[in-house]
Amino acid sequence: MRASPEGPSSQTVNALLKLREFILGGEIKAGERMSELLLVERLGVSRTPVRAALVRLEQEGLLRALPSGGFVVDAFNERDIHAAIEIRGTLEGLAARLAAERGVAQAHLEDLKHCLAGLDELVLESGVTVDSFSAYVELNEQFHRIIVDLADSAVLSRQIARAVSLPFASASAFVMVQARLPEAQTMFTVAQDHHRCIVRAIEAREGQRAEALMREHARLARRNLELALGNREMRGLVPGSNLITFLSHAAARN
Amino acid sequence: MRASPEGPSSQTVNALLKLREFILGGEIKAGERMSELLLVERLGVSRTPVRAALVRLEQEGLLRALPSGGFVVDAFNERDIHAAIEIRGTLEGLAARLAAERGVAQAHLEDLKHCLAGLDELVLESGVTVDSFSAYVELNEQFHRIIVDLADSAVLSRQIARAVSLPFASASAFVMVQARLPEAQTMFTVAQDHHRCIVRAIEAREGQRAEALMREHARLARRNLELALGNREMRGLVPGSNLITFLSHAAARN
DNA sequence: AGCGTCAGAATTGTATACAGCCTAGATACA
DNA sequence: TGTATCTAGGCTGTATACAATTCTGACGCT
Repeated sequence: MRASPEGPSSQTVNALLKLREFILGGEIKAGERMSELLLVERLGVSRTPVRAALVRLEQEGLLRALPSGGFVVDAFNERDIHAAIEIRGTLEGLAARLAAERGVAQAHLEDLKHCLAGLDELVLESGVTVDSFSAYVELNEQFHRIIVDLADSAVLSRQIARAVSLPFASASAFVMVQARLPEAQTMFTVAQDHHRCIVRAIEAREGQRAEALMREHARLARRNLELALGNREMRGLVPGSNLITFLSHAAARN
Repeated sequence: MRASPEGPSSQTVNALLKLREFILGGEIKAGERMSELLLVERLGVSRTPVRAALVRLEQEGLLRALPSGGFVVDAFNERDIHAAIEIRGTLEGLAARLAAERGVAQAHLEDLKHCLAGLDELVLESGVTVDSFSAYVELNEQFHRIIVDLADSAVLSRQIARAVSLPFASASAFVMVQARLPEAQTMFTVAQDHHRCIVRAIEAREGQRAEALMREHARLARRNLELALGNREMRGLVPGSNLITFLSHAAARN
């Protein structure tokens, strides 16, 4: 009873994907309790895979376990997003530093430069348009993935994977916002210069510099967030915005 | 059928504790597969709580999920320990910086200073003896816990909790080793000076300094590790040493 | 001798029944 | 009218039976 003709192979994965979609799509709101029996009805699978998926979503940080049992959808505020961004920048910075200090094989460096060239073409030549948007996201995530891989540490990879599992913490979380800002071209240009300098720093084994650049690079996300908070429409472009209680912008300091 | 008169309230927690003990105690070796039915026999609970415990242990990093299903006990090497220590230092450093930059309430600062005074008494006056050993570990962990709390971020707290869930990554992982080194008194003195300076930096809102100190503080663990690798006996004092494949010391460079 | 294929066994994934706990609602009392 | 207690319903924790897959080993073929 495991495999279906098409679609996810296991019921647990099936439930996990659907539940994540429900939560991120706003069908299940923040603070709401995840009743297992209700989810069984909505998902069409039994309680066992539902429970497995709930545990996984808790570890992702989307759910919070109640002391009395069961789970509720977790809520986040602006400070949580700041923290998540800083955590990502800090850990990716650590990865970049370790890669630089340890030195990386030429072949791996070529992969990174190839990725960089692809981004160059998009950002500098054609510009990031609506069409090339998903291509940018793809390349950007690939770039960050390679950096993490270059650190060559399973322990660190796992930690970073967990850090970016929050929807608004990933490297491309605010790209959608960034593209619609008046400063879009500037932001993309600066981000790409970060990329370029990070590669150079790693190649030159300048660990401290690679780390600092990676941190500053992550803070672009924070700037995008703050620029987005002005427009009410732009908030909807932030991944997982359903889970976020936006404070009034003036009051949200630090 | 939930609560027993004494002992852990749930079978899942029960299984979790016992399994962790088995793995860390070496009753189940690294690389070994965790057969659910076997564990059912050894633990005296049914498969459901066993499975729940296995998933949790995977998230802790002690187990690794096989693509074909099931789990094996994960193995670590010296580089993994280095990475885990750097991750802890980096994240605790972030916590210290955030606390410093944001500023902390006087009451919370008092808790920290109280903890510091307790450590002072142990380290400077009486010295860390076998008797006062567990008291030191207790206070040391309390100190680190307070720093994390001062950052006042649930997202960061969770991330750090995950980072220190690996047995050899916690703040007190190498204290047992440290106490038996010839340089013991020096190490404890330096560590305590780190503590003191970190408190001052946070109080003075010197974020950068607090962060750098916290990182350097974590690196004491690495020095302890390297000092311990000489003696074969001392290796046994490293928590989770069963999971670690010690390379020959000369070959183990970064 | 080596490799591919096929059956059996072991193991995990899934569904479901049962038992105990938490909570909300109602009722009785002050 | 407010509060405390009790009761019923729903919910989660646990156990277990069943289904499907993966792995192991042997057999047969080339």
